[in-house]
Amino acid sequence: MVDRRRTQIVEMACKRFAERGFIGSSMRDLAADMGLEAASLYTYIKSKDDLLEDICFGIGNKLIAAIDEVNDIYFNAEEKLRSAIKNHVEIICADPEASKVFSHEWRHLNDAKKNEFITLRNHYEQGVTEIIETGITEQIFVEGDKRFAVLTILSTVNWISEWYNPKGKMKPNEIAQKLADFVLTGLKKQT
Amino acid sequence: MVDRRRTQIVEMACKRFAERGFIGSSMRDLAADMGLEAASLYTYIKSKDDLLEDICFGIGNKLIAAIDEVNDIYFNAEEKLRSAIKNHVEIICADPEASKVFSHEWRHLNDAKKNEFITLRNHYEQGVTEIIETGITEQIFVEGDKRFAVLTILSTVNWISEWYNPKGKMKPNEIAQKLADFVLTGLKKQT
DNA sequence: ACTTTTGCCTAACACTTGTTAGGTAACATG
DNA sequence: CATGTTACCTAACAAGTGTTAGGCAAAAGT
Repeated sequence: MVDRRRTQIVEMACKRFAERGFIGSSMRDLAADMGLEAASLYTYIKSKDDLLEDICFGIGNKLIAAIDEVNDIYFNAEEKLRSAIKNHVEIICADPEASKVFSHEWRHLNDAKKNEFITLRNHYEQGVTEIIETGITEQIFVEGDKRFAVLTILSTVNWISEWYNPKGKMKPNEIAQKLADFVLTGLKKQT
Repeated sequence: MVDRRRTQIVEMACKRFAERGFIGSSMRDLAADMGLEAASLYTYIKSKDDLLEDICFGIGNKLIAAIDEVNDIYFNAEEKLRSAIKNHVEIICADPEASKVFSHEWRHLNDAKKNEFITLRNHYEQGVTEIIETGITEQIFVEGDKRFAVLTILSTVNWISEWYNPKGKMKPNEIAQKLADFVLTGLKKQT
């Protein structure tokens, strides 16, 4: 039951961190949200930093697992890219608040964890890069600046947490499909 | 000469806000960067909030001026979109730190200024939407979810400040061109 | 009935926060 | 030389920060 309470606290922290940022959220405010006093939070968590780590690596590890899986199973590059986008979008949409924290608040991790986080992010970036490389080798993607393509794709998926509304009519798999179409074929009509 | 000093302070604040966030940056740290005591900053600025407003609306107003200009002068939709992207990329690359603050720290504006900011951002979004609409009317862009296209385009331009390095080899106009190509024609080879 | 555990509390510590008041040395202007 | 201005300073304020120590009532276990 301690774990259950801890989870509730992490979820509430997520909400606050997404709204007001890690530093902008005080333990007293967070406690008030939970109907507790600040000191009582420490029965369940080690420190404020702990909360941030939990959230950042929670999302991070899911993303890593997803990209590794896509690159393990063989598909052609287009299928790989579509799967990767689909997984990414679904992870973000399943918890847009945690994803916001993942995107914006990781820099407030302590030095050790920040390095770990950057390594993780590079690993993910590398996973996406491999997909692009596969596509160029298979001659189905245009040759060009790989890194630029990767950054651009990642920007579109990461930005989703800024506007996604779980109560809106656009569902995650629809978003993933549209995004994949966009990334693959662009805005221009094929004539 | 007061103005000159003020500008230096705003520029330094920009750097700190971009690195550590608005709330994560203390006036004492900022003052130390300037070789001053915290209290001395108040000779040049009204408040800490003042600094954030200056930075956010500095970038915001430039973006608005740029999109309005593009929509005023007549081009076909593709030219309009390319110009808009070029302007946006150039504004961001001219001051990536201020752009980071613009993207991430606006939520810490006070309520009045935050509303003003959101209005400004909606205005910009509307400007981009008009370009997409023009393209659909001219039958050169694929019909589809306009809002989705706009958000996706904005995500790619806004993300540039996260990775752009003024000392790197990729120059703003090159970035703008690649990005416009990407947005227009996507990753897939035309066959 | 007695003990242990749970789940929270109050109080406090040491420190940092934005900001104001008032002063002072160096310099410019008359 | 006298005056005003510039450009900074020190000191202080009231409030808020994360976190620890120690306590206490209710519930659970025996």
